[in-house]
Amino acid sequence: MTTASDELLRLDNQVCFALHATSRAFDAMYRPLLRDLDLTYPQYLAMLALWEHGTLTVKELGLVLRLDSGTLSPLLKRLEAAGLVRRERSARDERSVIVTLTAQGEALKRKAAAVPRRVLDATGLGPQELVELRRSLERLTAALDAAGSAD
Amino acid sequence: MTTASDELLRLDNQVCFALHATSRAFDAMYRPLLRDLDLTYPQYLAMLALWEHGTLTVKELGLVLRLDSGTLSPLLKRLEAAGLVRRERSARDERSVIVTLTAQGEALKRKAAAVPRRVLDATGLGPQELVELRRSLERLTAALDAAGSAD
DNA sequence: CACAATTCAATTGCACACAACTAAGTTGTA
DNA sequence: TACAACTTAGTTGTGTGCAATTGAATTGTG
Repeated sequence: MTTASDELLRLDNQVCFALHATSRAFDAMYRPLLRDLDLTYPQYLAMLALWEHGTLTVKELGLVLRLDSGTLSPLLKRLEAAGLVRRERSARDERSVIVTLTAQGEALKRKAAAVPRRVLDATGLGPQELVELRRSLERLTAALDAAGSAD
Repeated sequence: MTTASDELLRLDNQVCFALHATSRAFDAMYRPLLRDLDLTYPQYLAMLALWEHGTLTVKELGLVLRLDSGTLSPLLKRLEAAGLVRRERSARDERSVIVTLTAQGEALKRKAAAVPRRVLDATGLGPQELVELRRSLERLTAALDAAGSAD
């Protein structure tokens, strides 16, 4: 027989799996659009953060993107090699590395402006649905963070 | 000034980013729970599929998990090395590889039964919210797939 | 001032995830 | 039957993502 508990467990697995699958489907949607910009999706997220905030340290970028230096260091080196950002030690605190957009990196913003519209269309969702989805995801992330830090 | 279009674009980026972040937060929630089972999260998903469906070819498993052989082949080799599954060529169609649970893999199901409950608690969401979230994600994935295949 | 604790970035090792390709087997068709 | 087209797994190369560690710089405390 099927108990209510079984149903919850099945549901949990379905949600986990759906989240995993959707995240990858989103990546896949972006990939061809970002090929024109020669950016991967995580690189695009880093550029978005820099376009919005101007200049950030690696630490700050890690807080915004929720990524650690193990992920960011090589990613930023690739962006630097592509001529989009500069990395330099802070004079005020030699531990920190400041990431700045180059003129080329700044210029890429114009080319990238066309991307979100096309992705938005691809989702097939209206503004209200998107707002709700975002809220669900943020609430979920916050709950998971809280449960994780409570260990 | 801020146009309605700007708002949509910002929202798009927020949704993408939230999805990315939530997916990783979910992984992080699972990681310590799965350490007891010596499974990574994708390996756990593969085991879930096998526990549910019994025996699957690599192809079928790829359809269920939405993963290709480039991801599955090494993953399944690790599960085989851990003694959880057997891989053997199909006699009926030598192209196919059939993945079967070993007794040890079947036995792990009992130990894994405790995992979803704890994750479910960590999400802090009720059954109804979970159902809604899952529906949103599935609709989103379907829309992204449709847009992708229409290229 | 001295020195332990902390902070920050980078590196190493491991495991996905996907693109592009290869190799082997099967199917369809002239 | 021959042989082209297709299917299925596997391999290689690149790029995340995270754990654990390292090394350098800063901060806090006696």
